[in-house]
Amino acid sequence: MPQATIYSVAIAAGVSLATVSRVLNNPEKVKEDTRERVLKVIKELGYRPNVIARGLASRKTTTVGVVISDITRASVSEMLGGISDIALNYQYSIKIFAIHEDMDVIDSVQKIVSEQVDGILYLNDELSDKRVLDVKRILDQNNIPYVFANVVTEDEQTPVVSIDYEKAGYELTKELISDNRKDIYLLSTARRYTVNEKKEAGYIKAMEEASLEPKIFRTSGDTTVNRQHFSSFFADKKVDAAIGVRDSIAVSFMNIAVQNGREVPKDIAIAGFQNTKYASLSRPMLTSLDIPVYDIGAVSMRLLTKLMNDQEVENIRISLPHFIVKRESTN
Amino acid sequence: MPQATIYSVAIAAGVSLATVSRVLNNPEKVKEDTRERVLKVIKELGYRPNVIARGLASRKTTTVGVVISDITRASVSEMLGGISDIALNYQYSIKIFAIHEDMDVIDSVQKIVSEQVDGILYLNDELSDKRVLDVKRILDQNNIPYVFANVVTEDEQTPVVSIDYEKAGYELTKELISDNRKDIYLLSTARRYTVNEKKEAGYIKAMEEASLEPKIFRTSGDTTVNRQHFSSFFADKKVDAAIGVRDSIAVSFMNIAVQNGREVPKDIAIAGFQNTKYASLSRPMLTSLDIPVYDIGAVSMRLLTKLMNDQEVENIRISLPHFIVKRESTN
DNA sequence: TTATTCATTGAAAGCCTTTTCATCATATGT
DNA sequence: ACATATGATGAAAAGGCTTTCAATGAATAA
Repeated sequence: MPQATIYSVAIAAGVSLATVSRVLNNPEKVKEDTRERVLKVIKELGYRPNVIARGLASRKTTTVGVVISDITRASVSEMLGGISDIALNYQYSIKIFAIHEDMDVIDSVQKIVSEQVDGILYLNDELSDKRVLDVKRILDQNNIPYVFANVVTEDEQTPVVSIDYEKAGYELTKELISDNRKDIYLLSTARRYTVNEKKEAGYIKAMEEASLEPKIFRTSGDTTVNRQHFSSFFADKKVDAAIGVRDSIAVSFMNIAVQNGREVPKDIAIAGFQNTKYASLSRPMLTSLDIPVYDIGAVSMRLLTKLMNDQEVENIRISLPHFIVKRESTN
Repeated sequence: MPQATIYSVAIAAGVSLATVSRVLNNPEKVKEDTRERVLKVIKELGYRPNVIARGLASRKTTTVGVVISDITRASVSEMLGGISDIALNYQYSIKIFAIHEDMDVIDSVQKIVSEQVDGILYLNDELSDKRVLDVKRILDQNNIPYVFANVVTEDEQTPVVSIDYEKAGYELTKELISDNRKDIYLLSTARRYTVNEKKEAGYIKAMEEASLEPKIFRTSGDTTVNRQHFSSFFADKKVDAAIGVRDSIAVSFMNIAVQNGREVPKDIAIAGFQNTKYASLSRPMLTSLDIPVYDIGAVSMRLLTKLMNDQEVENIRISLPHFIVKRESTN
């Protein structure tokens, strides 16, 4: 038995297809008893409108595209959780577009546009400001709403949901300074990300304000290769505090510090960013700057729904609050 | 300027739309010079076929639906990574369907069917055997190919990609037994998952074979609430080894053991499942049974592409190899 | 030379909806 | 009672593509 179509429903209910369509999309426009009759038939036949045909006819797919670089990163999947919950609320489906570094940005965006999504959520903290504007231009041309999530960009016209990473870096550094730490290192990544650059800027600002020398130590983002890197660190450097731009970096640093005979937090205070599960599974447990990743996802999806439905939006640049979760690795 | 359609391309190239369509889908069927002419126009106009219209006409959407319970779990996002890489290779798009516990299984599957995906990947290790058969039945009725990934089911007719969790549990337990441990606990979840039940079965089998008493300690899956739970554990129980059904459980147990004055692995040997990043970020680093989560995703997606294209498949029940990664938490 | 095959192309139907417009019956106002 | 507004419905076009079938001309075979 083939799937029931709107046509077979119409025949079975003795009405035209227009009426069936109205029952589904504008129920108030059809008389109560016919509406009930149609609904009954729909149920009996197990009819479900074909979303593809609907998409073609209405030019709305109730689908949003989510553009992601590395889906396996914890922050990304957490954000997806927020996105997916809100999407469910507003009846949107989500289509994932994983883009790789070697792909042409313009080309990949064009491809997504041709998939006829109603809106696009761009999650990619590795995007340079120039790239953001490229993407923006294409989407504007095609008149398709979008929101950048967890992306840093100066442009005032770009809808973006993020946190103030510079302020976060500043506050976390101040926290350690107020504990009278002097040789505070920032453990950052060799690869330059826009968000990490903001964290660095905040760190540098706090250090300079306190007349301390900023010291940034760059490692691979891959914690498994950091071991030798960090081990040599303790041989020749004076250090009484460290901030990892990610929890995983902070935790691996902490483990090696302890193995090199340092006591945490007595000899070295350590803090991380993101407040992931790593932070509470470390020993001692890690102080970390909480970034509301789930909320970033949820809020950006909500903002996107407004943009897609031409609703009034007071503010297209949303900065979510962050806070420091103090645990055992600092005083 | 509106998006170019196949129609505008046809006019500009002085051919019929059928020819343009052929250039895109069956290039060998059109003469070389017209093909080139059409391709040139396509490029000039920046034409991209509308996938919705194509989907309606061809009844193929080149989209697969991925059904997920909790997207934020590390194993799920890792699997998605594998899925997405293979999907990219074979030019499929991915649509995510997050289903919540309180949703009706039948109803949610019906909904996905109406979205006209070409195939479905079901990732949900919390599915009971009965549910699996429910899902299977509906999809068979609608003649839509599917693969279950990381799901335990006995049914011989169900395409499934997973690992042999019972054997894995057995081997990991044997490993500790061979180190002459006697009081080996299995730290499992209060909620019964099919995959955890398999791990438990393997553990019990190994223990009984060695004439040791199996002891299963159930906790919440949420590691933050396990602290008191585990603390009381050390007050009254004799224990020289423990296996966590997840790395996170093993690591949190280990931290508390150390804080209770036990030395790892001297007093207690500890091992986990999954070999996540938690395992290498703990101190000492955790021995863990590696589950090739990325591969499970990739292989199941590959299997699905074969099923969708009616290709010959030798084996629809694939069991991927696992192995023990020995680290510092065991001898 | 004539008949037959083959390669190339175009016309048009079909995929399943939404949506505009027209139609008809009924209700409202005067 | 008549003109007009209103509500409920249906007919048909539109959305952009694929695919079948037919038509054309050229190439091959007899």
